[in-house]
Amino acid sequence: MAKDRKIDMVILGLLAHEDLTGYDIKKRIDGAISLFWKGSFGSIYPALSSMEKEGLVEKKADATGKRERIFYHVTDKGIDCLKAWLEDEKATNDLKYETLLKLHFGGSVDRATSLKNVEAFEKEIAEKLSLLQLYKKNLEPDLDNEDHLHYYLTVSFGITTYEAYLKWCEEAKKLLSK
Amino acid sequence: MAKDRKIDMVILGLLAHEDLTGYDIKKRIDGAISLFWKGSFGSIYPALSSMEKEGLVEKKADATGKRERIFYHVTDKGIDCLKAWLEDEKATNDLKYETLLKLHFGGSVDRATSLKNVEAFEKEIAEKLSLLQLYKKNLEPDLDNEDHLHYYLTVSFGITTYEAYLKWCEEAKKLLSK
DNA sequence: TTGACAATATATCATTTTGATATATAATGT
DNA sequence: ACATTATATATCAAAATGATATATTGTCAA
Repeated sequence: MAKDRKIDMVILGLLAHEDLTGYDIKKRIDGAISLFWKGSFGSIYPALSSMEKEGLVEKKADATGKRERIFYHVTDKGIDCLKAWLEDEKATNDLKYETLLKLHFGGSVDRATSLKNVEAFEKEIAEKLSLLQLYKKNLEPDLDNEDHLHYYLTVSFGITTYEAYLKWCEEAKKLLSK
Repeated sequence: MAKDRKIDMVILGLLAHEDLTGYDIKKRIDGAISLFWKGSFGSIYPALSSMEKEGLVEKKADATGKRERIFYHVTDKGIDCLKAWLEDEKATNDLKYETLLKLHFGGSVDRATSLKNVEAFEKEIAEKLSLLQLYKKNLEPDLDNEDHLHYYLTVSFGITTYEAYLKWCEEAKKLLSK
């Protein structure tokens, strides 16, 4: 199997805008990106090391000297790699929705249990949705900026789908309450 | 880290209805379940072995004798395990949408590239949606059956969200074409 | 002021999952 | 008769998760 480490693309995409430490990268992923991707320290740090060996990123000395902080900078080769990936239209889109899995097999337990599972999901989504609406409001005034336009599109994806989730929750609750 | 193998629950959920071979299980997962979960042979076969050792499933002799076929049957302990999982309302819902990742970082390339990525996504979703509508039609007449009702709910989830995806695709294409 | 707690920061590890490949038999179509 | 597809189990390297270890720095209240 050829190299197929998606976390590399996330890292390159982030480094394309600014030099970052592994810790910074994790924070970025846990922010707006968490809507459609995720990554852990256990994948980020090894990826940075291996990408450095491949010449896609380079270490930068820490100026402040306060504590250990390893900044990474993307190289020209790294940018080429990122662009090649962006221009390849094939993409794997996977969701792992444990809530739906529980619902699919819910015929074995009473409806109250399934109802509880739907309600927990609903609550989680409703909370995330209000956060997304805040993001959207911040991005909306500056859609002429090419980056902002693209961030806006992903936020708008989140809002559209989360609203659909909530609509479905209503239907599911109605059917399960009968 | 305690045992945290989600594939076990998929297998138990399927075996709760009928005895199946590993190969059968894979086919079931690739069917309706693929909408919200997936699993490979590389996880299914080892999980079956380990669950047999734990006493959650047991091997059944193959009656036909035609070729190697190992059927698995769920034990009472396995059913208890499945129910305990169903009754635990916490669930991790993760999506990994490479399309969205590409869009998020799309500010680095020209809009035609992002447009192409959206269109590829749209095509994929449109195809899956028509399949889901077929499933729905088959389930609709028999919602009094507890299992069918639950299958219907997951199919309906797929349809509602896929329709939202397509709506978003329209918006995205419009914004990127400006 | 000191003591507790949260945030910052890198790194590693066992476990799980993926996606590919190996191997072989049976069924189907041409 | 031949090729291809479907059935079936199994294994492997690579990738990802989630937890933990370790240590420093910042904050805030008793």
